Amino acid sequence: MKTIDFENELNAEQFAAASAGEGPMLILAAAGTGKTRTLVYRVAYLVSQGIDPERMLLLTFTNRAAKEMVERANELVGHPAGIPWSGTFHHIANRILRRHATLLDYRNNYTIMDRDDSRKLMANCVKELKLQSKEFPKRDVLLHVLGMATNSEQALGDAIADHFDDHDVDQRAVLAVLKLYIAKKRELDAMDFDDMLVNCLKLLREHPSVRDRYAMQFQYVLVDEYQDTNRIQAELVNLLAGHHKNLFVVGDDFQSIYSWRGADYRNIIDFKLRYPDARIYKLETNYRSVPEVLALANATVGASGHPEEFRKTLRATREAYHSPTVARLRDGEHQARFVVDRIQHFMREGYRPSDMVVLYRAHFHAMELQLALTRGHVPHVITSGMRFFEQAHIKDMLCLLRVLSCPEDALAFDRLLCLLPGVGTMTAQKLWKKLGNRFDTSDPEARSLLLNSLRKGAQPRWEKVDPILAAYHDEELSREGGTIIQRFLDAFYDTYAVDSFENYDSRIDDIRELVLHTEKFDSIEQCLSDVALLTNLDAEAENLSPDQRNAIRLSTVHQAKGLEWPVVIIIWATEGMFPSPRSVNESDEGEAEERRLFYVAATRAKDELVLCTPEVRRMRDGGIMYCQPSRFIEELPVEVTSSRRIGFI
DNA sequence: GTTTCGGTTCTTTTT
DNA sequence: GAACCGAAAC
Repeated sequence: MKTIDFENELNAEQFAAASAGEGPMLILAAAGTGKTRTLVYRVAYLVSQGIDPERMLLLTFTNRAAKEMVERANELVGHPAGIPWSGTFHHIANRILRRHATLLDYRNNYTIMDRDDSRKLMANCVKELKLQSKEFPKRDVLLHVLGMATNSEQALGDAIADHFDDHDVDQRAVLAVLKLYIAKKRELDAMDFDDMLVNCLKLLREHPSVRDRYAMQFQYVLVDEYQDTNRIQAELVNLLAGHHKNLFVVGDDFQSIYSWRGADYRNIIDFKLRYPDARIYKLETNYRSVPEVLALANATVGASGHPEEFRKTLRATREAYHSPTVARLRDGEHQARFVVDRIQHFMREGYRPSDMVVLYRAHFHAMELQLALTRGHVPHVITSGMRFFEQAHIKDMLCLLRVLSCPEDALAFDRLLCLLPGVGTMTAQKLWKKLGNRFDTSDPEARSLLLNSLRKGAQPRWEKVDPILAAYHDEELSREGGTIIQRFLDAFYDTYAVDSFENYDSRIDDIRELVLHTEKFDSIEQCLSDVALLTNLDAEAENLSPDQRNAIRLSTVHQAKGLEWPVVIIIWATEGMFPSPRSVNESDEGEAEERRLFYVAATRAKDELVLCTPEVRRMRDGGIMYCQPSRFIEELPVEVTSSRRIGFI
């Protein structure tokens, strides 16, 4: 093992935190102050102290962050130790639950519902109670309310009352729907994302022997991005670190941007209350950005009325450069041309395409720009709104694997059957009942019953699929997810895809990609469980092709969290776009969060920061709408930016 | 009673 | 693009 000169390789603030002894610790790390570095060195420090990596728990926001952290720590330590217990909250919760789910009356191979599954199920509930009407809240709203209740441990009725306030909504009907949804989920033996956390917490609370086992095991618990944890997650952390109490949490309350998902930056503020002996370390020395970018960031914090004691003032270490630019543009079209022009300008100055990013509040803000970049032959990658594993064709493949590995998976059965012509949800549900609420693909009788029950038009198509089901059991393909998918594609899906998708080619490419991905796993179960928790970012980061690696990145601000680029261009920094009107309408808290989002966006920049504010929005009905620059620009002191009105290019 | 298809409307942020 | 709704087609 390498010896590391911790004191020399870190600054004083970072060193103090990384080498601290035992007990609860809160690291308040402002943007670009080496937060990840500190965490990595902390891990390395613990390893150098002889702590067994098996006895550490490293919770991060994304799988990518966990991976990066472990890789960097390994490099530092000089041998591949790995931290076996590292990953997202959902990952860890899932891992614990898979072992003990029966204690909560779930099967150990419970199914994980993704967003799509949840939405379908919710729609069913509304239908079943005959509540569909224009007036009744949409299923996304219903899911949101349920999510808020779950994540903040609020009673359903209260959450409903909070959300609908004095609006004219039948709250009792809403309650009935949500209860039905919960019951159905239970019946399906399925957990959605929130359930995994809630149930893990429940498990630890109600089963002391399980809790003690993990609390004893995890001698050191480290949490990244603590400001984005919700109540459930914070409580999970408390229990898991409950025995040794060596809890090391890192976060920046001013970068809390997930309150709509129940995240509560007060977890940071209240940390000291929960752990009165907690030590607090502040990291304020910024290594990332030029002082002018930091001046803007500090001004944004200054305009916010954020609690004084948690305020961090970013101290610059880099030399003076020049101010961020505010570009006043005519409209979206003009903005797109301007961005292309700026990109070319920066490339002439020596920046590579991968040094640059375009950030925006919502995915659809980037549409015009995508066109312009394509027309101008500027290489670019988009961290798309649609995740790889949520796309229809990928889910179609996965549902076959689900049906094979779990006879009780009604949702997967439904999806698979609906691929057949003339079969819809209704038919699928009837067949499911007829089969006895389970479809055991290893049972030849069940298979032939299904085949014979199908209507004429669907039978010949299913005859192509049936042999694959048989082969799965006969040829013992339970490890060969890729082979199954390949056969399914050849025998059935290829024809289906040609008829259904205009972008047939790229979808087939995706499926090939999926086949490759499945080969990394030992079993289909493991693969499915893993895939359900992966995000597009995690999948994409691994599979970037060389030309994608050398491309401009387009991303939402949320997805850019934790990353940095020499050149950052923010588009649609106008009222009505950023801040998002929906958030601002809701409450003051909404505006505060949008401001934090703006801060996150700005602090991604190392050298160049360009803020674009078009003056006109072209609406889809052909009308035009005048927009003011974003309030987050207007509230800045004049000297912080250099403003320019751009004419036609 | 179901399914499918075509027209219409609206896009927040994610594990 | 995709989700929703209504009406035609099975």
